[in-house]
Amino acid sequence: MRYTGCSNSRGGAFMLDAMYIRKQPEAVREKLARRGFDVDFQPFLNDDAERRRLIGETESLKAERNRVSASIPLLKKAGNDISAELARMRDVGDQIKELDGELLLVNTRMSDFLDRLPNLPADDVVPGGKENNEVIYTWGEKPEFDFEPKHHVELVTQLRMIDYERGAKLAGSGYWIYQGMGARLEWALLSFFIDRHLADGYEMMLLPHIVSYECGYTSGQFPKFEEDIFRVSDGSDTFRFLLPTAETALASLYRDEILPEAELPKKLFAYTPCYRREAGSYRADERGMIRGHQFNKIEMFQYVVPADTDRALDELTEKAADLVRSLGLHFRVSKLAAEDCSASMEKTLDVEVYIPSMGGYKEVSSASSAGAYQARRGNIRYRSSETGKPEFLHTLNASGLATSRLIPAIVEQFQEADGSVRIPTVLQPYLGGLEWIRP
RNA sequence: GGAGAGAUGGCCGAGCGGUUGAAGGCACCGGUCUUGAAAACCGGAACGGGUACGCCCGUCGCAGGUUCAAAUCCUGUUCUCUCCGCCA
Repeated sequence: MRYTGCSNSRGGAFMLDAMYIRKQPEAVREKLARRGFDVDFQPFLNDDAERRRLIGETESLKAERNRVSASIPLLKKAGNDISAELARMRDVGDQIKELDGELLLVNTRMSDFLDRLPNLPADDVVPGGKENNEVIYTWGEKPEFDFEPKHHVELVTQLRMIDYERGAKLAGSGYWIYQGMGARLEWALLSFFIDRHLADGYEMMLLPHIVSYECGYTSGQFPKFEEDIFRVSDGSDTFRFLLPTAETALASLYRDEILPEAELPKKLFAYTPCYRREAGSYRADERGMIRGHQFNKIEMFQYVVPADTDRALDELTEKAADLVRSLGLHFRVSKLAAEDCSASMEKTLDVEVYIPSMGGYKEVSSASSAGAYQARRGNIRYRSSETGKPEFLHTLNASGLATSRLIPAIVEQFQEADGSVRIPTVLQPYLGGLEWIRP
C-alpha cells in the first residue's frame, strides 16, 4: 500500500532529508550506526544525482514548451503557419512524458528508501541496546514484605478486580476484563491523570480510534511496522487500523498545516485504548497485565519550535514521573540507548515502575522527542517569526500514563499479608474516599 | 444508502482554454506620516524543487486524460456541506 494523498507533503519531507544525506552522508551513517543500522548510501546518492540530471533535462524541455506555447497565439494572430511548431511540440511532449516516467521511478525508489530509515539519534544518545540504558534517577524504595508477597494475577483475581478467564473467552489470550474495584480503580487512575494534565494547562482530546494509513505513516509506524497493528476492514480498499497509541492520531492532527508560531508550544493529551498485535512478543515473566492486546492509556503530546524541544522533553518526562511519584510507587527514570528508542524517536526517557513479582522495572511511560521526523513525514510546519518562512516543527510525546502496568505495581507494592491492597491517597477522592480494596 | 452543491495562497474569496501563480479583502513584513501607537498612504510577500544564482520547473483536493497550451474541458477518486432515508 502506497502512501496516498498529501503528495506535495511527500515532496517536501522527502527533499529535506535527502539534502542532509547528500551533504553529510558520513554523519548520517555514523548516527544510524549507533542504532545498529548499517546503511549503504551509495545507491541512494547515485539515484539522487540521476534524479537531478533528469530534472534538469525534463525542465528545460518544459521551459521550451512553455515558451513556444506562449508564442503560438501571437503567431496565429499574425497569420503565420504554425504547423511546424505544433508538430515539434507534440514531439517535445512525448519526450517529457518519457523523462517524467523515469524520474518517477527514481523518486519512488528514493522515497521508499527514506521511508524505511529510522530517526537519527540525538547527539547525547549513546550507541547500543538496552544494556547501555542509563538510569537517571530512582525514586522511593523497593517495598519490603514480612510475608510472602503475591503476584498481581493472584491478587487481582482474589480481589475480583480482573477477570482473565472470561476476557480470554470473549476475545482470546491477551485480553482481560476489568470488573468491580478493578474497573473503578482503572477509571480513578485515568480521572486522576486527566485532572493533573488539565491543571498543567494541557488540552484534552478524545479521538477517533480507527484511523487512516496516513496517520501511521506520519507517526512513523508505516511502512515498516504494519504487522504490529490491527487492521480493520469495512469491505473497501481503504487502509484503516486501530490506534496502537493515541500518539498515532495526535501526530497527524495538523498534518499538511502551517501553524502560527504563537500557537506553540501546543500541549495536548488524549485518552484512548491502545490496540496492539504483540505478535510473538510475550514472555514468560509477562503474565497478567504486563502486555495485552488492549490497554488504556493517556497520552501527552507537544508541538514545539525546535529550540524548545529539550525543555519540552524534560517537562513531559517530569510530568510522567510525577504521576507515578504521586501514587507513591517506587520507580526509576532511564535514558534509552539508541537501539532501544523506537524508530521515530531521536531520544527517549522511560519512566519505569517497580513490579515486585518480576523483581524489576517495567515501562509505564516513554517520553520521547521525534525532532522533525514526524513533522517531515506529515508536512507539519509553523511559520517562523524570525524568517517568516514555514519550518518543520518538532513533536514530542509521553504516556501520562499507561495503566496496565500501574495496576500490577499498585496491587503488588501496596499489598498486605491478608491480600488486601491500600489505595494510593491521591486516588481515594475518585473512589468515594475508599482506602482499601479487601477480599 | 439516495439526490444535489462544493474543494483556489496563512485565512476569506474571484476566475471557468492562451502574460492568471492566480483580482479583491483580511492577516503579515518594510517605508512615509506620528512624541509613540492607531488610522491613512506607498511598497513587499504563496509553497516546493532545480540552478549556470540570470533564472527555470512544478503546484488551484488527489490521480489520470484531451490539447501546442488546463485552475479552467473530460474521467476516476477522496473529503466537506445541504436535503432525504436509516440509526446509537
